[in-house]
Amino acid sequence: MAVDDRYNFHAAEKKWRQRWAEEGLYHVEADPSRPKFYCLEMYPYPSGKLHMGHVRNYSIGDATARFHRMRGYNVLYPMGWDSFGLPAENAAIANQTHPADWTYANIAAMREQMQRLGLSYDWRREIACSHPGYYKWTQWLFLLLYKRGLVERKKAPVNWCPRCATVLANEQVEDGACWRCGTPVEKRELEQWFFKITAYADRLLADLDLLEGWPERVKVMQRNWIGRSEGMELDFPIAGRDEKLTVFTTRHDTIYGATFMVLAPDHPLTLELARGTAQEDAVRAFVERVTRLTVRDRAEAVDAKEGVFTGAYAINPATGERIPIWTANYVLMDYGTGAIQAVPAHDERDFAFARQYGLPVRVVIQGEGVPADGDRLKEAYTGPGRMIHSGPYDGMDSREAYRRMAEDFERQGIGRRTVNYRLRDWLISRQRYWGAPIPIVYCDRCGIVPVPEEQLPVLLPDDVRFEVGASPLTTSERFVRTTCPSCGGPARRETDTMDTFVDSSWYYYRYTSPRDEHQPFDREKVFYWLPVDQYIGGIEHAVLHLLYSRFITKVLYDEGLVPSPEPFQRLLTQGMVIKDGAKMSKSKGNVVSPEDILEEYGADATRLFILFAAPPERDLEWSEHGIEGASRFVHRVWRLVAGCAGPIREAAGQVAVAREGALAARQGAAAEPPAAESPGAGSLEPSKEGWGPEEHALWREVHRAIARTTTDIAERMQYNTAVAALMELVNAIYGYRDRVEPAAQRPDLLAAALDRLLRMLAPFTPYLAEEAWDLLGWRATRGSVHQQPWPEWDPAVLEAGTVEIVVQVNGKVRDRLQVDQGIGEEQLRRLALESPKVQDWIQGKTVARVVTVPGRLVNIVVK
RNA sequence: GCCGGGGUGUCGGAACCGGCAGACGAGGCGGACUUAAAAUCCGCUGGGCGCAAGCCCGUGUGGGUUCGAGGCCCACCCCCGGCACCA
Repeated sequence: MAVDDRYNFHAAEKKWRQRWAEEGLYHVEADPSRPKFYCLEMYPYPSGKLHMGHVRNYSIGDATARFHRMRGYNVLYPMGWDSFGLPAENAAIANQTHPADWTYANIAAMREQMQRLGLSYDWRREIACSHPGYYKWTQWLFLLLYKRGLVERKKAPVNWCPRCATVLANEQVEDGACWRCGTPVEKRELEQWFFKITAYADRLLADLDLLEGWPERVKVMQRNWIGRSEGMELDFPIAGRDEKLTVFTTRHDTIYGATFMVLAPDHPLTLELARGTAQEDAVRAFVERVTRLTVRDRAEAVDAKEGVFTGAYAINPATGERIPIWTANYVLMDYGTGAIQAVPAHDERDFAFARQYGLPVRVVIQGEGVPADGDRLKEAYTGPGRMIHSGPYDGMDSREAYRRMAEDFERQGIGRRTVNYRLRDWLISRQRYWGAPIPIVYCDRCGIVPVPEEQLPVLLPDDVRFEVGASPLTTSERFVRTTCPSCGGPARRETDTMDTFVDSSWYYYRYTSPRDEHQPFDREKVFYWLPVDQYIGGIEHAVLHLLYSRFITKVLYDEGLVPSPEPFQRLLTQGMVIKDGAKMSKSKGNVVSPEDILEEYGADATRLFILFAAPPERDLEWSEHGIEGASRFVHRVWRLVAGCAGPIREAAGQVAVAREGALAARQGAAAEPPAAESPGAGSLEPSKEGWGPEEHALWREVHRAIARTTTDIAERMQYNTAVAALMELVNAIYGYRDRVEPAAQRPDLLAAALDRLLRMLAPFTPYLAEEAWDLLGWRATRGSVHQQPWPEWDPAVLEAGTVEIVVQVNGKVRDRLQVDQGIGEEQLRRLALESPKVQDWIQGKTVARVVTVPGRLVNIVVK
């Protein structure tokens, strides 16, 4: 067996990885004279090891970056680390080390794995959000928002994770549990720092329409999350008091049917209203019971609605009636005003509650089949209809009444039109150590004082104690005690750090000038590189990171610091890597380690399999057989190139010698530039002299593969079909070698075919492509395969020769014809009708119609 | 309940704008090479009927539009994901 027969991926990976680094092959600088392409993957948390999801993410990204580079774009393709966060702190507690030690060791290990994968990052631009050089600017960002009035310290019901011993943003609660550790969260009334993302709710919603390159489902999820709803705030005077109870409703047209009101148990007036009434004890007991529940238990308890009468009454401003005020578990404090008008006839929840507690039901909108008598109503009616029991609006269509009543109520001062959002302000303070300290100082004399920009960064101290449950920064006297930047007197530092999602909401700007010590990013560079052209990451950030980043970008845009109101032009949410139908996880024991796979099959086969096995957006089932297939293909390409290398090099030598001879004869024996084309100068063109059908057919296959691969990647990011096209090309070249006598094979044609093949393989299997390119002698003469232009296809080659035309009779295939591509429609129709097979089918029948589709088919309709 | 995505061979998946259903890969079967095995190279591989040429059926179900439907329209079933007493 020849030495060359198997591609030695271990040796090739080692060699090229080093050479590429030495040559700075992937270094990039802003260059306004060239079109840019910013390709970005969501930077990872440095957990210590890559998992298959990472490998998939970066294989897609690297192929995208490499493809665009070859297409002539100046490509920014950087990598960094989301290196703040709780796991490092937990590891510190467990191992009695510093979070930084654990974090930076993990980064080193993961960087090594990424480099092994052959990812073409410009490593000079690497960032980690836990470096003071980075978090200084995260603190700057906080101050910018502060300056713009977008930071607020307020007391509010917030989510508390008892396990992580910190508060969480709304977006970080999944199904009532902490997104990181799965512990059910509790509601607590705490004073915390918020970013006013709700001030941008409308723009975050409206600008979703600008994002044509985003998957529909991500936009829908954001729309749902923002949850805009138009309605009215209505004021209900409280009987016997000088106060009003304000509710939010989208159905002010049903106000005449409001027969009671409901307050959230944690509404500030709930206990207040009950005080001194016979209901006081019952209300107190109820409120205490409900508010003690975890968020999840409370949500579940709501399936059975429960409530108590507060003992107080309000006046329905439309009817003037006294209606009872209740409190119930189905009304939430953190939506609207925490109070509702209950209209049991026209709201399912109110209906269920009213029936359960025997409260009156009054129909005010009559749809088809809806009884006028509320007692006979079987279920709430939420549709439109004719107004009844509604004073001056009786008889009106409810949609008309909806408009009139809004105007009338505003004029009468009963209420006003308003818009409500589900979106809450972004709670950014965390009672944790391993994050960017919030740059705030508390002074007894001056109150809350932001740390001036010149004093940044507020550094994390080293003398803290890591204990389960405690907020570590409070244990560092040196950190807490400070002087007031405003009056110079003694003051205390804020001991909370920022949510790590603040770090990741702006990191893509930092890559453009990662070492800048004077500003978060260089304006000129940001205006050149941004927005990100292609962003790639998991769907789990559909709301979290992607919403926060859009918000922060809009703030920076308003400040004039960045060129666009949206950060990410196109978004690809890649599917999960699963095994045996389930997400890989330790508990299921179905984890496949990238390390082992890289060792056994190499980077090229791993990348190829992952790109080939499924379209990027869909989940990918890991398959042992599948990666073996990819590995087979890698070796198959290698054998093909190795088998052709001899004749190709020999023929090239003759050509070079001949060219040199001709030049020497013309110019004398002067020093010659190498016979090679300059790097990146283009393609090898075969001489078509004396070509037979085999040669023409192969050449057509080459161009067909280029056309398919190019559109699959550029227009659809369908890497699986692009790879399939390359496999077909390889099969075609093997077929040529198999069918044509070795002596008759055309080395220049084979060289031209391999030239295209290797360049197209370069984004997928970078090591193999470079090794094979080098074996053919082209690296010496033309430079790295990764610096070549992407191949072009010639439509003339594709259109030359014959095509197979399908002939149908009444839509069923009855014959196939080989015809010239340029054949006229009239002639094609004649050939089809003359076909003996077709004749058998149309004999004795009348041809009603003949449909011809050029290049594809003829359909003869007979009766 | 609402919203989004999907249902195609034994499996992963192709079929781009309504034009040959099943590309490519995996698995299976067969052949060549080999003392043999592996590796490699070549071929076959949706179902049914037929000696064969070939014919019929076939993209979750039922209907429709069309010369022609996996892709469009209507009704429904199932799977995955998101949101959910949001007033």
